[in-house]
Amino acid sequence: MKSGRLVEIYNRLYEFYGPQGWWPGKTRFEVIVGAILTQNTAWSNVEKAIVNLKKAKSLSPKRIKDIRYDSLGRMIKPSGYYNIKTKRLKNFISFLYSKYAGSLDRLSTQRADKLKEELLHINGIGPETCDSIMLYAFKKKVFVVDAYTKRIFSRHSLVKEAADYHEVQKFFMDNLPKREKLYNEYHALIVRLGKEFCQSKPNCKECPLNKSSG
DNA sequence: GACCAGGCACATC
DNA sequence: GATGTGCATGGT
Repeated sequence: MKSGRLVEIYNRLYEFYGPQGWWPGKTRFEVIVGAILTQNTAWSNVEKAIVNLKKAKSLSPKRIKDIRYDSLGRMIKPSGYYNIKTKRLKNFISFLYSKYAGSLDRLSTQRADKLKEELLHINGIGPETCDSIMLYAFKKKVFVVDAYTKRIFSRHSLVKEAADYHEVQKFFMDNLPKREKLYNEYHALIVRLGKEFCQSKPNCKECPLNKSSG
């Protein structure tokens, strides 16, 4: 399906909301931690966990490596699922130390396809978390698909409701210019739109995608 | 009190 | 290969 619609929708969202300045995290490591903690979780809860980690000066690979499971669990508790997320953070760190001596700089020199393969082999990192890390921590050209993307674009009949992650991703990447900055902004705009119009109080009349242009 | 959030792994059929 | 379920907190 060829679709200039995707560019059109992007332009409309960008005009409506402006740049989103993603990812909401300063360092590369903070992006990675946030990507894991935000799995099926509201970002406001993730922020509390990140604040706890920062207060304890624990937002670094070495500190996460050395910290005890129970104490890491206490710090990230506000982000929910804290037992499995503790394991997932530790899993990423074990990978980073066993293959890259704990260095994100070394990891960042990997080619995109190799990076993707390795991230997906880490227990607790699935397609979305992997692609979020690739795009927002390592600036690789991959389009991130999430629940909002599927919901919004299937509602507008651009993707099938039952389409899986890779189908949706392929649709976007086949029909958009392959630019990291565009992928970055588009996903952020979709999340912004989803939060405001597809959550507790959907108001489709006010949605920028439904307003007539002009 | 019910329902949901920027998923993922695992069990079961 | 498809479908169901556990994981947990905090906001509406």
